[in-house]
Amino acid sequence: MTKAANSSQLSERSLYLFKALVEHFIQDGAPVGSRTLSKDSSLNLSPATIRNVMADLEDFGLLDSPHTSAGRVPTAKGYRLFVDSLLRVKDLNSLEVEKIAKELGPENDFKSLMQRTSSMLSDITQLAGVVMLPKNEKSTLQHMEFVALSGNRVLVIMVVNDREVQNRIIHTSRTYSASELQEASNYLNDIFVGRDLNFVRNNILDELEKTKEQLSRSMQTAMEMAQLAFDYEKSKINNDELLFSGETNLMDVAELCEVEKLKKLFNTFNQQRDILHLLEQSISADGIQIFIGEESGHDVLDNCSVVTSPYEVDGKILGVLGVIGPTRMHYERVIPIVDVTAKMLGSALNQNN
Amino acid sequence: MTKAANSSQLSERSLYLFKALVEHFIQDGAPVGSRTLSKDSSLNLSPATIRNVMADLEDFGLLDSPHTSAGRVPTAKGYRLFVDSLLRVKDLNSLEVEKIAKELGPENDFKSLMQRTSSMLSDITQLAGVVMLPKNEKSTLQHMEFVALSGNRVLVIMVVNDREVQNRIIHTSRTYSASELQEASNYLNDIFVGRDLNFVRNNILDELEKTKEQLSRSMQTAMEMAQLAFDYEKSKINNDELLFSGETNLMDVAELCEVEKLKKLFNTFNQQRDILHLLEQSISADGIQIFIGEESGHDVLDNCSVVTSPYEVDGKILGVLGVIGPTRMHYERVIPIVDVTAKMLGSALNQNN
DNA sequence: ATTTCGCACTCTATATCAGAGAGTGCTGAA
DNA sequence: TTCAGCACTCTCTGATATAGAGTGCGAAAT
Repeated sequence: MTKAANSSQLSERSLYLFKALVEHFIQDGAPVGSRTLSKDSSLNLSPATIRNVMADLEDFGLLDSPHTSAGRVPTAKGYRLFVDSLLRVKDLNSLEVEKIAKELGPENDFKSLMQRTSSMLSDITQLAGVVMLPKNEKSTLQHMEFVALSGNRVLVIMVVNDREVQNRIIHTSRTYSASELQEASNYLNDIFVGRDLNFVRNNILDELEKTKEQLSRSMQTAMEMAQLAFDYEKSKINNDELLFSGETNLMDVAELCEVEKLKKLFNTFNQQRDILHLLEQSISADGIQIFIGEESGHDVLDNCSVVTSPYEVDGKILGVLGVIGPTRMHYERVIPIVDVTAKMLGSALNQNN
Repeated sequence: MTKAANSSQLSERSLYLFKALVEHFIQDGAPVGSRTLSKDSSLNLSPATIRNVMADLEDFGLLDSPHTSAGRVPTAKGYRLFVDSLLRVKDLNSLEVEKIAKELGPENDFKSLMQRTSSMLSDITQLAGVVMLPKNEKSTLQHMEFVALSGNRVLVIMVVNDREVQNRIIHTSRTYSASELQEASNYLNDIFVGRDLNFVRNNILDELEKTKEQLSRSMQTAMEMAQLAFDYEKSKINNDELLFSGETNLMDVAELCEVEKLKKLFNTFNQQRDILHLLEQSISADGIQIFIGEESGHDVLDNCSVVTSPYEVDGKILGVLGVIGPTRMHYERVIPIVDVTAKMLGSALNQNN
């Protein structure tokens, strides 16, 4: 009944006790009782007093008790308060920073680097790691190349965004010689290099019309190729935008240790959709973002928290990475890990430029 | 006490009952008792008689009883007999064949095709699917191409085996112009196209020596590129030779429904090593191969069976695919599915040639 | 006014026990 | 050779009791 408590503002002491309780619960996973808290809270209060405080905290919706005689457990709202206001983030020790740096070291293959980042996240946190690959809305064509394969097949190779290689095989109506293909790619490179892929896609037909009369052999070939290649492109849905790893780490988490729950969770990972949706919310926010339990809006994540951070190159956000674990996770450790990883991934990507 | 039973040869009737028991167990998952078997075995025998037979079968190591009053369960040896001699494989209905065909339809991206095959296997069997990617011991270089990226980076693209595209980024000591790179790739293509990658790797230095004096600018560039590219190649371990899917299907299997077991199993999948080892045993055998429970030699697979088949193009085995599930699986259905899938994958790959 | 003590109360977890049910093995008769 | 009968074993289920942990509240203490 302090003034503070009345006015939706909790007293210093209540907050201190709340913090101690959350930390205790994160450590042990068992509901925390007044006795326990009385012992190691350093302010010397009797269990009875602490019970009063806890009752208040429960009224505020910060705590919950699984049943009458089971001590208290933080609610999602409680975790939110804890994370936003009470938590003091630990600095990573140099050993850990070093480990992260090492894992994000020189790696020439873009996707491998992303995969390693995800693995590293799960490894170091002992939770599940996830990395969202960059969305390439604006894919700039840098180079096109045609290689004749056996049969009437042609391999189309496209270098995009100064980094990425896309390749596909198209089936053509007749056989093309290497020199024809060479000419064709030269022609296409001349007009389309530096343009956005969408632009290319949309303008192939126009270009075809425009050059119809004065159509040299090579141009004709080029257009045929390009059309086939981009038709194919359209049908290809990029359904692999998330890289998960360490899912099995979650099997050690007591809260999730029912096969049914785990199955649902893993299926959610596989489908990608929901998690993708979640991570996309983080792409606009700057810096660490934390989704706690039910906040995420996805039932499967009820007992989970997701800690994310966008990673960027040259101030431009490319994607998001993060960690998925139980609400009861060591935020003070996980947060800086995700933070540092995002930054280091950014600079690793930058170095490759 | 038939003659047959004495001489390690079981009587017709015993085998019939054994088969019925296994089928019953596969259906229900519960140990099968004499009473149950007496009812639906169509040869009209009393439970007592059946108990005698079952005792014999147990002596032969084909059956086991979890405890005194729990009916019988097939042992690994029992399953082996069942699968090898007793099982009558069902033909797939046309609907299923159609579904498989559809999933393995035209797909230009090699890896996507493999991934889809794996997904399809798990989908149709409701077990875990796995596809081993072809080992490319003999990778024939078909085309090389260098593309200048920003900075001192060069993108190396190699087309191998008339199908596969490898690409990597190398960091060079200076900037190269597009025409230099063009010349270099022309030169390298001239001497190395059609050769095995290992041959190329091993002969680059020789070639470098040989041409040292009369070294034109383009040759020099070419050699530098090639060396860098292949140095990188060496360091790159292909650690992604298996494509799993439908792992979560195994979470419904009663026998594996302990989190600890599942975790071990999933970790085994992730590490790939053990499963790879298993599948490699199947690469030399022709046709369907079945590993039952402990036979596999890997503890984690104790309650699992693995049904595999190599897939081939032009009579040449490229890799192996299969299904992982509980020993108690519907072999009569799974076997033809794996079989047909392997064959259809083979012809799908063939069509792409 | 706040803190604390004492105490009755609630709920869970664990162990124990009994009885039902399923299935076996064995014996002796058909 | 088959089978009915029977005693026996083992698991599963539900009921019951008990210990333990923790609460809430009223009254006493500070």
